[in-house]
Amino acid sequence: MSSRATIADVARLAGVHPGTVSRALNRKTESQVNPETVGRVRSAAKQLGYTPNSIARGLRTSSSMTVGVIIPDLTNPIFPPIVRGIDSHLAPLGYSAVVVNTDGSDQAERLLFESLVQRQVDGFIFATGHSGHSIAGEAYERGIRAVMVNRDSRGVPFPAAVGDDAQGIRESLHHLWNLGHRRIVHLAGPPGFSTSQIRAESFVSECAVLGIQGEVVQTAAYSVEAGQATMDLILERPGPRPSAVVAGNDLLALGVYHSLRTHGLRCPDDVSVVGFNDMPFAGDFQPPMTTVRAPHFELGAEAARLLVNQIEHSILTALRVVLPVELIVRASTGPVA
Amino acid sequence: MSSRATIADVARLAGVHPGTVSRALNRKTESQVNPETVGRVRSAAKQLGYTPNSIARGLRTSSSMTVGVIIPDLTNPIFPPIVRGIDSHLAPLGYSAVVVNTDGSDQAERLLFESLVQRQVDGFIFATGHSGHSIAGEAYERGIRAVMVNRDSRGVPFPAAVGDDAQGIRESLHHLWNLGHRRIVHLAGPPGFSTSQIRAESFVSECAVLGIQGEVVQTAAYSVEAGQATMDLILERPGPRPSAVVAGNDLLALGVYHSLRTHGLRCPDDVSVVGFNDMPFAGDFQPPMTTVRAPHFELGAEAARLLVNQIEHSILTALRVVLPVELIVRASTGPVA
DNA sequence: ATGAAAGCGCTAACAA
DNA sequence: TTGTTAGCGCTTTCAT
Repeated sequence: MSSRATIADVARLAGVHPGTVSRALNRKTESQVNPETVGRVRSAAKQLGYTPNSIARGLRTSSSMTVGVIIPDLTNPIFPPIVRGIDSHLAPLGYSAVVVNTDGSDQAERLLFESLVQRQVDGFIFATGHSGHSIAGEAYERGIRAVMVNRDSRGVPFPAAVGDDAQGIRESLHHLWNLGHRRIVHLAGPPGFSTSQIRAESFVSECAVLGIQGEVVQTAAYSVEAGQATMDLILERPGPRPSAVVAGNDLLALGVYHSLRTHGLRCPDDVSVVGFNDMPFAGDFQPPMTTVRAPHFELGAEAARLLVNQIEHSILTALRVVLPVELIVRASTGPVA
Repeated sequence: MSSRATIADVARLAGVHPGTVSRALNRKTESQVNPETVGRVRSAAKQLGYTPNSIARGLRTSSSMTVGVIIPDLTNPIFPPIVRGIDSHLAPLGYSAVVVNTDGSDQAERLLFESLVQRQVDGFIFATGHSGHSIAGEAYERGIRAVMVNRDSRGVPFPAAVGDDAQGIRESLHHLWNLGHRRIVHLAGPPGFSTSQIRAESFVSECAVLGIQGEVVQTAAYSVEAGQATMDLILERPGPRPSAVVAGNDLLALGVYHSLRTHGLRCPDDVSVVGFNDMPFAGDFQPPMTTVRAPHFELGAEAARLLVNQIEHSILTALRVVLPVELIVRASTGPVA
């Protein structure tokens, strides 16, 4: 395992002092050393196959060039694009990301957070924000640098990169309104998440604007199962059924598909459905899903940028970067029957 | 940022020598120190909120408790489960995974590999194996510990955890045979990957056994686009068309869906399709996809186990762990017309 | 422009 | 059982 040649070996071969080698090999200090010496050091390094030991450097500089990325679950399809977006910004700067999954457990998150602190990560990107998110608050008090991505934690003053949830819901509603829908239910995500809250709030206010008879029904989780269970309830209760549902995200929308199917109802003929996120392959579902595309990759990249600004320049660029979203109309929405 | 109290602070507070603190706080050496002292050290540590600096420890022990995971692309839906499987085995042991994406570029892979070596990772898990995989060969020669997951690199003697590709193809073919299909084409993955090769080979040999008129057509990539383009070619050439296609993976199968649709053909009425992997949401496609489920999570966990055995005990447990797969019959396959 | 020397925080071999 | 000492490989201040 590992790089064998050390800076001392290079120094010996180049006939200079180790300190000089260090200076010659670092961009920032290279100018302090004679160009000719730099050349000698470089070729000695190449000859020995020298590569710096970043652990040793990290100990000395107390920076690990590593950031911790805390997400609920990598197998939720919105996270891979976010993670890749993060990485796309970090990698060229020499940072690595260590991503860990909490599976929604605060306790797991706390453990993972502490273990990453021990590893001297230079900062955190949290995709786990929610209203009682004490870990973020704690991080802030300890002076640890961090940013939120996708969701934010109410009351925690870290910068955040989020999608324009309100706009997405507004566009969904306009689309549905144009198709003639006037009785619509919103399957809201579980409480405590900024995404759930903002989407539900803008659903309510936009329904009022458009004169739509809107109803908000809470789900227990952002999952297919929760979407199906909740929709089952809606379909099995007495009274007229909605002609359309605006789901809190694509997983919930998929659950709605399932529920509709088991009730012998067809989408969009009987009920139109709009999702949120435009997760990968949403266009391959049955029917292809009309949904709001959130720019997950860019959200990740933006979050990384915000974090690096904090780490390297102690700059808190913007408290909240809101990226635009776009309604993708496919086949799960149609004119009201 | 970061843990402020050092081992020296704890030593001072507990009235002992730093060396003793180190021993008291490490499981393996704890027995060498007086239980009463251990208690004193522990409470001093707690009082100061001491957490060990793992960079310093890493420098001293020349181990980073980190492993590098090299994959093509996290947004390919088979990788998140693999990564989570890896993590499920690693995390309890105190290891972290750093995952990087090559996007299929050998050059990118080499760069990422070197940067992880610099970071003193204790080993690698490669999900990027292919026939000319020089990086793995190089790693082996440098004495770097590694394992392959999902695919292996022909000729590189690292252990590998893979699915039983041959079994999967055999089951697909039996299923199709039972439905009456006798003219079947296999959309093979691109050359150079063990998965492509093994699947194609067992397709050919099993067709011979069953008396099926089988044909192998190569694709350019494991992607939806490549699947669609290749199927377009097949449908547009003269002569009878196959009644079924066995796709090299689910992405290719999805491409086949698209091609069928643009040609006004229906699945499974006109052409049956079988995928491979059972990627997330394969059951929600139109039609729900019949496919071979590969145990990706377990593959990841197994790979991690193999790697840790090498790292901690220099044991090369098994050269090749082959995990069973299972045909999941859904609605993309039906009786021949 | 370069050398000398100290030290980041920890562990481990040796001594007592 | 505990203290002493040295040093992992690097950067950086201070001299020169």
